[in-house]
Amino acid sequence: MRSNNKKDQILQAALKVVEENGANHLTIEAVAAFADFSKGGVLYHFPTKKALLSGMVEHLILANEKRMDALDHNGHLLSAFLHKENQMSVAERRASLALLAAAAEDPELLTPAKDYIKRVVDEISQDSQKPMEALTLFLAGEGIRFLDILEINPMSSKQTREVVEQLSQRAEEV
Amino acid sequence: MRSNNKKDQILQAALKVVEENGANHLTIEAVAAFADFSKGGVLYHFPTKKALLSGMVEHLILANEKRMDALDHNGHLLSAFLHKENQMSVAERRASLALLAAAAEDPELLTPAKDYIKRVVDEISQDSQKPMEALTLFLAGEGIRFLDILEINPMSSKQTREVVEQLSQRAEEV
DNA sequence: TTTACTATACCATCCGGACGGTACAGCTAT
DNA sequence: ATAGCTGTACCGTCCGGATGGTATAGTAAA
Repeated sequence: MRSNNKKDQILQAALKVVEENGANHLTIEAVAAFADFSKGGVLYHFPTKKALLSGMVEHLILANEKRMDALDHNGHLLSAFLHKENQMSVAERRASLALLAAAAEDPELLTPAKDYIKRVVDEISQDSQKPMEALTLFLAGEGIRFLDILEINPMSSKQTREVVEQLSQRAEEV
Repeated sequence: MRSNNKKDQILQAALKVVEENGANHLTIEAVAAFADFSKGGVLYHFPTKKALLSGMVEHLILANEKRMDALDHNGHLLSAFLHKENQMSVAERRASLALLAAAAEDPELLTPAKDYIKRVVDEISQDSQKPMEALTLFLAGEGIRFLDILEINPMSSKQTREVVEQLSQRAEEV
């Protein structure tokens, strides 16, 4: 659909704004400027700021699911989950900034993300013979993701990739 | 110092505002209301909003260091780090919201936090015979912390405590 | 006298959102 | 065929309220 195309364009712009200005300074005007839209145009697609943030969160979840499905590790979820982290470009990983932006505006906007994570964690646990070990690896992956979001990851990107790779390998054995 | 007392009172109030209204809606006026100060009074101690946020981040770091020192696990840092997580009250754990608030306003405000984390990670790595294992446990702990900050932790608080306890025990063997 | 405030007033800016208008594509009844 | 209507996808402008920050006068304690 064409409309999806335009919406994506707006969501991309919103991410860029958050990236460059901080979640606090995500404004509809700034998004419009980045997306080459007028303010009214953005509001046509997302009638409120919260709707925009919801869209960002949903987009993030969908992108995650899609990527997971694409490299289904013969039904081994955790392995896929961790592997995906290393397959993503820097830009794609930055998409998680949507979580920060949404949380800053209204924590309730993260409800879909919470549900998604709960689903993933449940599946990972049931999928494994060593649920605790699997959970630990999952949490470590999330730790890296959040450190990256906040730009306080003390590891170099090379080092980070190596750690994730290790986690991913260990995931195949649980 | 008396001034530290008052400053703490303001910082506490700031945290509460973030907790109740979301990081985006942290305003000097709201902080003043919570702290039972006038707006001018808050601005007397923290001349700008950024100064306030810097104060929050610094306060978080200092509280962390203090707590770590208090339960020095015979020089075993990682163990202390994870153990501390379970010793903190819910209110104390919420202090990490300062990270969210600061990141939302301006990611650069997190520079001291980044330095602190880097220091911790370095020490943990050098402290251990299995640096990768230690790093994994550390990252898992951070994963939980961030999931809690964003209120998207799918585990119950009891379950969370159990997981952290396990991490903590494993930490003693690395 | 200095420190640590309170209270009030004010300003400039930003921002969300409403609104009126425009352009255009696709019906559809005559 | 064409006039008239409708829905979609915007643009540009405007308004009211929130907010960060300044200024100033006054107070109370140490």
